[in-house]
Amino acid sequence: MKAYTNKELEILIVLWELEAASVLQVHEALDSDKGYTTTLKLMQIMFDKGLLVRKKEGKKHIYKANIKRQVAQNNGMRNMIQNLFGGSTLGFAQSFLGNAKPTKKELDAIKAMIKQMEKDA
Amino acid sequence: MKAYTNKELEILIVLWELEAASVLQVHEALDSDKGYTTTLKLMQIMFDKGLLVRKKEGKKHIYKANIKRQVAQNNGMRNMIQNLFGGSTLGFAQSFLGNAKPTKKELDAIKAMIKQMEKDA
DNA sequence: TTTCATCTACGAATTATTTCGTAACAAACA
DNA sequence: TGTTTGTTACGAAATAATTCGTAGATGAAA
Repeated sequence: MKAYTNKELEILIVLWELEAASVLQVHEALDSDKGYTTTLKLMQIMFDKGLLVRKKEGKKHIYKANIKRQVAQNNGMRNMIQNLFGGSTLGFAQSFLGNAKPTKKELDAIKAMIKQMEKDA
Repeated sequence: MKAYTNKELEILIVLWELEAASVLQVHEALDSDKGYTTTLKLMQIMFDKGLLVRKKEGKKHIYKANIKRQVAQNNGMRNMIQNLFGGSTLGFAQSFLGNAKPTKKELDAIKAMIKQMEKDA
C-alpha cells in the first residue's frame, strides 16, 4: 500500500467522510490553524503520489481518496498487532475490549460475528 | 503520553522485549543497516525526552523504557479506533476478526473475555 | 473587454527526524 | 604509565515533512 504521513492521513480521513471535496472544503473540515495553501500543497503532493485522484470542475479541483478506507484500516490493524502487540492476538483483543468499552448491544454483535466465523471455518 | 517517532517506537519495542539493554544490544537487536552511533544518538534523544531511563554500569549505560508497553498499546488502540475507524467499535471489531484470523483456541479465549466483561458490567 | 474574486502552481523557508563523523573519556591491561 | 578498546557526547550534515508567500491562471460579473 502507498505510504502516507500523519497529516496526509488526516486528509484521507476527511475525504473518506466527504467522499469528494475541493481543497477549500477539506481545509475547512480540518479546522486547523495552518494556512490554506498548506492544505493545497499537501493535497497536490498526495495527488502526485497517487493517494488522491481529482477532476477539474470549473476552475477548481474536486478530489477523492484513491485508497479505500477499509484497506487502510486493515493495514493499520495488521501493523499494530504485529508491532505494538508482537503478534499477540489475545493481547490485542484484551486491549480492544478494555479500550473500546463496547456496549451490551455491541458485545452481542461481536458475539454474532464470532459465531459466524466459527461456522465459516 | 509522551510522543515518539517511528524509529523511537522500534527502540521501545526492543526494550520492552529485552527489559534492560545497552546501546549495543539494542543496535544489534534492531539489525538495521544504519551505523551504531545512529542508534546511540536516538537513545540519547529518547533519554532527554524522558522516554528512556538509564543507569551507568562500568563505562556503559543500561537503558530501560520509561513507558509501559500496555500504556502505549492502549493509546495506540484508542487512537486507531478514533481516527481510522471514526469511533466505530463494530467496524473495528470486524476488521480485527478479519485480519487477526484468530484460531479456534483464541476465539474461545475471546469469548471468555466477553463473558467476563458482561459479568462485571 | 476589463475587473474582481478564486484557485492553482510552485519555489523556497522552516521545522522535524535521521544519520554519521570525530573527539574525548573510561576501564582494562601490557 | 601509556596503549588499546569500547563507549559516550555532540555538532552538524542529510533527508523528510510541513508551511507559506507570491505569481499567474481561470471564470464570472460589470
